[in-house]
Amino acid sequence: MSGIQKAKSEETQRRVLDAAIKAVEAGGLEAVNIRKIAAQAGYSVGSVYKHYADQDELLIAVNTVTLERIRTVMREAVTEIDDPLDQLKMLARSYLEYARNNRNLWTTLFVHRLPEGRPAPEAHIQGNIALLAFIAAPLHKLDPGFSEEELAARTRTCFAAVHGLVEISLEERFIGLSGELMDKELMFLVEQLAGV
Amino acid sequence: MSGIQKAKSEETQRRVLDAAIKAVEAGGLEAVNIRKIAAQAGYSVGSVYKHYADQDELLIAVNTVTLERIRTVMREAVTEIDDPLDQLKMLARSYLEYARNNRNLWTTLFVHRLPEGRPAPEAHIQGNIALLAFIAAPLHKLDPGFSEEELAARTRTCFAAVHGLVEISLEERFIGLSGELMDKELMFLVEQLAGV
DNA sequence: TGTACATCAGTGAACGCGCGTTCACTGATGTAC
DNA sequence: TGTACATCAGTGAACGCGCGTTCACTGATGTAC
Repeated sequence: MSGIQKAKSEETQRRVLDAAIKAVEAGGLEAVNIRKIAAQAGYSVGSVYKHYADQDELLIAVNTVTLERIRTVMREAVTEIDDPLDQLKMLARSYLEYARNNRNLWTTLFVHRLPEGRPAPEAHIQGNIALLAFIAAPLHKLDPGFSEEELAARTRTCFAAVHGLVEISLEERFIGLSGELMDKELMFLVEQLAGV
Repeated sequence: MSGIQKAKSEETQRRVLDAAIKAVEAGGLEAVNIRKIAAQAGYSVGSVYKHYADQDELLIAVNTVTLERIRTVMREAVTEIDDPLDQLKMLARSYLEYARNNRNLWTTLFVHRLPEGRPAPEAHIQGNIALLAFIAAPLHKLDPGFSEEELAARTRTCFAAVHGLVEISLEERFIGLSGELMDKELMFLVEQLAGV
């Protein structure tokens, strides 16, 4: 039976990842510190490197989890909604809500850069595509006349515009918008993007 | 005459700042290295600290220059244009163009974070307000019925949405939009934001 | 079932390095008389 | 105009520290016979 070693190994990997996620949640990318993460997980430094080649690989794992969570949140946002405009509104709201509730995880998703020449992991590329697909579907319903290229471009535009609003709304320097006014602006943006 | 010392000092400060700008232009925030900047400017490390308290202060100076340049570009974009929608379009275009031509400087403006507790410099706050004012003016013309609060919120929304589109368009992971299609999307966004 | 060896998970001290920052020092400029 | 002292710009070796990463080692688990 080779089960015991495998199980131990998997548990360690999971606990290290959990500790890394907690570290990012607590202090963002800059709070990531292999020694602290190892201690938090209950292992020594060397063990981290038995499961992750280096710090970047560990952060990629963290960001992959974040992307999955956002995907889940957005998927749930559109189930049981038929109207495409309502779908877009709920997608935007759920995105803002996730960012607000998970500020550091969300920020790290965009702040963490791989060194030049190192390709983005497949999981991230797929994750991004999946998010865009949620937006593309209602957009296509609203305007079935779009060519594939136009729809892809418009989808990116919608994501980028909402993303920008969410991003700025989380910056201290732009604070001053109450939650209510923020929602009003977000809904205005989505309606305009939907071409209503 | 105390002029010689003063002139020398000012020249040194200017040359150090120029070197820092060049470093950021070349490699972004991560390329900033006091030793290299001092060498590039033609001085020793110690001299840098005679004019800037620390690295953050130097980066603040770099970002202040960047903000001034963006302000200039946007100011020139709207002169000799009367139509408010055209003004908004040109503002968005000039912002995109600046970001594209000065990618690292532009990125550093948003990536550089001061340590907690250190307040943002007055020049940056004023710079941000100035940029928003360029947007607020045509928006107000388009809809004079806005309350002050609504106008401020809408101005931020417009900036944030365009900023988001510009940001995403500069990311490698989202490359694939030709310049022409990008301009089409940007103009669509501005028109919708303007409520046309 | 038992023995001998191989393989694996985990350890943690030590390495190495980059890099921001300091500080005692030098020579030039400014000032007081 | 000259002298003595103060102040300033600039120097660069050295400090200090954080922190990612390595590696020889230990004990547990797995395998072959």
